[in-house]
Amino acid sequence: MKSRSNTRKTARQSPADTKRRIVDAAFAIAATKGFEHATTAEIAKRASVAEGSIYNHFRTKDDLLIYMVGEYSRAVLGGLSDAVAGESDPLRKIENLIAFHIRFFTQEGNIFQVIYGKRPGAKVQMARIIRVAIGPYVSLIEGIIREGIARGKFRNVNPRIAASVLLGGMQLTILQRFFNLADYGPDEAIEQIRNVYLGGLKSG
Amino acid sequence: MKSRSNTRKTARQSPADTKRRIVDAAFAIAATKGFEHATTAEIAKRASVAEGSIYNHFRTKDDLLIYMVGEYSRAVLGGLSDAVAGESDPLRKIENLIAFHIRFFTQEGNIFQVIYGKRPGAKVQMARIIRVAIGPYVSLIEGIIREGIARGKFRNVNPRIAASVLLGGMQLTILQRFFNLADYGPDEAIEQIRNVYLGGLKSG
Amino acid sequence: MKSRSNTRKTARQSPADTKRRIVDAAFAIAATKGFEHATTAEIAKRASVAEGSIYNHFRTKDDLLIYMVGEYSRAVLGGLSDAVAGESDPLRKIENLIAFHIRFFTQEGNIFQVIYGKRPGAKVQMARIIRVAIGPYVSLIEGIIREGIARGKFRNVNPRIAASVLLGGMQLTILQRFFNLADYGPDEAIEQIRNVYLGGLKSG
Amino acid sequence: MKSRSNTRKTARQSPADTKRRIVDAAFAIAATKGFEHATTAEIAKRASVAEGSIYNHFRTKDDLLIYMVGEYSRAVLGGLSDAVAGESDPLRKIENLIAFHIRFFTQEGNIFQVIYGKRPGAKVQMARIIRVAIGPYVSLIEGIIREGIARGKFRNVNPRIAASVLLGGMQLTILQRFFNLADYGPDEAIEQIRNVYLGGLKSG
DNA sequence: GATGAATGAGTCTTCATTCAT
DNA sequence: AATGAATGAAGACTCATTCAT
Repeated sequence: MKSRSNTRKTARQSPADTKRRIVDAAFAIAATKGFEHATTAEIAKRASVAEGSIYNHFRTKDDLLIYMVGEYSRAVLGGLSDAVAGESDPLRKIENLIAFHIRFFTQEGNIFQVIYGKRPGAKVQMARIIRVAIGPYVSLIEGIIREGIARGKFRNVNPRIAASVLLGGMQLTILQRFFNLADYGPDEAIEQIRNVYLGGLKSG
Repeated sequence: MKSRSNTRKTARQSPADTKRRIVDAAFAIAATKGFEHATTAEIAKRASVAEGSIYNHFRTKDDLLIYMVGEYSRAVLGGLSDAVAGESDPLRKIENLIAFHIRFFTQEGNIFQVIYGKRPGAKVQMARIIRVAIGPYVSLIEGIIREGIARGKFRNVNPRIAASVLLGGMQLTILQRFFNLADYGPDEAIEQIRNVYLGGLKSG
Repeated sequence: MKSRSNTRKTARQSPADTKRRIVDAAFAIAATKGFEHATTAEIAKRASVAEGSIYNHFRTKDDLLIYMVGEYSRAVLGGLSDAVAGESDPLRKIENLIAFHIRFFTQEGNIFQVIYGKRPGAKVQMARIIRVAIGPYVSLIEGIIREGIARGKFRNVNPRIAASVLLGGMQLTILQRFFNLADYGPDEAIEQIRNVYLGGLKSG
Repeated sequence: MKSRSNTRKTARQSPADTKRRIVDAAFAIAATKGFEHATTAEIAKRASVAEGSIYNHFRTKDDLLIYMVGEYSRAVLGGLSDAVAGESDPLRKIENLIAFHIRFFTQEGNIFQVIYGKRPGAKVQMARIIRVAIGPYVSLIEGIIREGIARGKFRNVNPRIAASVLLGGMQLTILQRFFNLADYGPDEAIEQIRNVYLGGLKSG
C-alpha cells in the first residue's frame, strides 16, 4: 500500500474551469514544441493544476489532443458557417470557404503547430485526428456541393468525392507551406485553388 | 574433440541480403500494427537478424521507415512513369496518373498500412514523410501540368498549387476509404477525380 | 520519437552474472523492507546494473519475486533432500524434515522477510507464490508419506492431505512467530509439531 | 421559479446503511478481482455512494478490508460456537470444528476470493489479516485443546502450537483446492484431517 | 454525514541505441 | 558486418485520500 501524504501547497481550483485551463495550457505548449513533446507535468504546471487532474477530464494524454483537435475543428466549422451564411449562391459559398480555410490554417497558432510543433519532429496519431476533424468537414462541403448541383450551379459530380478533393487539395497546399516545401502566399493559394477547383484544369 | 565456438547455424548472409530482410520484415510487421508499434526487437527476430544489425544499415529506426517510404515512393513514381510514358498528351497523362495512383494506394499492402497500421493508434512523424514522398511527387505532377500549359492544353494556373490540389485531393479521397469514412470504390473515385479536377466544379 | 543520449558512465558488466547480481541485490533489499518497497531503481543501483537490465531478465518486477521464491524453494527442497537422504525410515525422514523446515524458515534472511519485510506492511501476490513454492513441497512430503504407508510405518491416510496438514501446520506455526503472535522457540516448535503430527492429538 | 440546489434524487440513506452498502459493494467486487484491484471509485459507484463517503466510515481503504475480514471472521467464529455448543466432549468439538471450517471456507463467496480474487494477481497485506483473523481463531482452538488436555482427552501438548498446526493444516488444505493444486472434495478433506490430526500419522 | 473534483507522490516499464566481442 | 546483452532517459498514469461545499 502506498501512503499518500498529500500536503496541499496551493488553493484548490474552482472545478468548472479546470478542464479549460488544461486545454489552454496544452494548446499553448504544444503550439511551440508539438503535442508529443508537451509532457503532462509541464501542462499541469502551466495550468496550475495537479498532474492527476488531467486524468479526471481525459482518459489519456492522447484523448486530450483529440479533444483539442475536435474543439479546433468545431471552431473552424463554426467560422465557416458564418463565412458562408450570408451567401445564397453555392458558388460563392465555396469561394468563401476556400478563403476562410486557407486563412484560418495559415494564421499563427494554428492546429498544425499544435499537432506537429513549429519545428516538426513530433509523431502524431493521424487516424483519430482524421476521424474527428476531417469527417464532419467533408460532410459540410458535401452539403454545399449537393445544394449547388441541385440548383444547377455545379456539374453532376459525386459530392462526397468532390468535397474530398477540395479539402485534400487545400490541406496539402497548406501543409507544403507549413513544411517549407513551397513558397506561395495565402492569397495566391486562395486564388489558385478557387480557379483550379471551380474551373478545372482543362482549357477551353 | 575440439570445440568450435564459431559453428554457425546458418550461412552468413550477404550484407545486401541482410538489409533486404530487415526492410521486408519491417514492412510486414508494420503493415499490421503500424511502424511505430513494430519494435526493433520484433523486426530483427522476424528478419532472423541480430537487433544490432539493423544499425549497420540504418542510422536510426526512423531512417528505416523513411527508407521504406522512399522505396515505396520510387516504386510509385516508377510505375507512374511507365503509365504516362506512352502518352504525349498531358491531359491523358493526368488521366492515367489518377488511375494509377488510386489503384496503387488502394491495393493490399499499401504504404498507409505501414504508416498508420491497419487499426489506428500508431503515431507518425509526418514531416519527414511528406518531405520524402510528397515533394518529388508534387514536382512530377507539376512538370506535367507545366507542359500542358505550355502546349495550351491546360489553363494558365500556378502549376505547383494545381499539382498540390490534385495530389492532396487524391490522398484524402483514398484516406477516407482507408479509415472507413467513405464507401466509394476505386473506379468511381478515379472517374470522379478526373471529372472534377480536369473539368472543374462549375457548370456551364 | 524519443532521442536517447545513452552516455555511459560505468563499464559494461559481464553478461553472465548480471542476472545473479540483480537477484542478490533484490534479495538483500527486500529482506529489509519487503519486496514491494524495493524499487527497481534501488535494486539496479545496488546491483550496479542499469534499471533496464532488470527487464532483460525478468518480464516484470513481480516475475523477479517469483523467481526468487522459486530459487529459495529449490534451496529448501535441496537441503531437505540432504537432511532426509541418510535416513531410510520414513518416520525419521519426517522428523528430520520438520526440524529442517522450522530451522530454515526461522533463520535470519529467510524468505518471509523478503516477501513481507521485517516490518510487515508490504502486499504480496500470494497466488503465484503458493503455486511456485507450495506445490512441489507438498509433493515431496506426499512422497515420503506414501512410502511410509507402503512400508506399514504410517496409517493409511490420504497422503496429499496429510502432507498439506503438515506443511500448513508448520507454516502457520512459523508465521505466528514471524508476526509476533506467539513466543515459542524453534526447538519447542519442532518437538511439538513432531509430537502432534506424528502421534495425533487423542490420548490413549 | 425557485431553483432548489438540494433537490435529492434518492432518499438520503441512514449512515449505517451507507456503511453496509459500501462493505457489500466492496465484497462483491473483491470477490471477483481481489480486493487490491477493487478501486475506491468502483466500490463507491457500485454502492451508489460518493467516493468520499467511504472515508466517513473507514480511515483507509485497507481498513475496509480489515473490517470485512473481521466481519467474516466473526461470522466464522460465531458459526463455530454454535457448531461446538452442543458438545461437551472436546474431541467431538474438534471434529465439528474441522467440518464446519472446511465447509465454510469452501462455499461460494468465501473470503479467499475476496482476498486473492478468483484469478491470481492481487496483492495482499498478509500481516494485518493474520492478526485479525488468525489470532482469535487460534485462541479459540487453543481453548478447546486446553480443555481436552485438562480432561485427559488429549495428550499433553503445547496447546498453542497444536492449535496452529490444526488451523494451518486446514487452511493449506483448502488453499490448494482454491488454487487448483489438488482435487479432493470437502468431505474427504474433513475426514482425513480429523483422522490425521486426531490420530497422528504413526501406525500402531 | 454526503459529495466528488482536486490532489500529487511515486515507479514501473519501454525500447531505440550502443559497443565489446 | 554481425551479434545481443547492457544501457538509461523519460513520462504517462494510478488511485487512495482530502476538503470545501
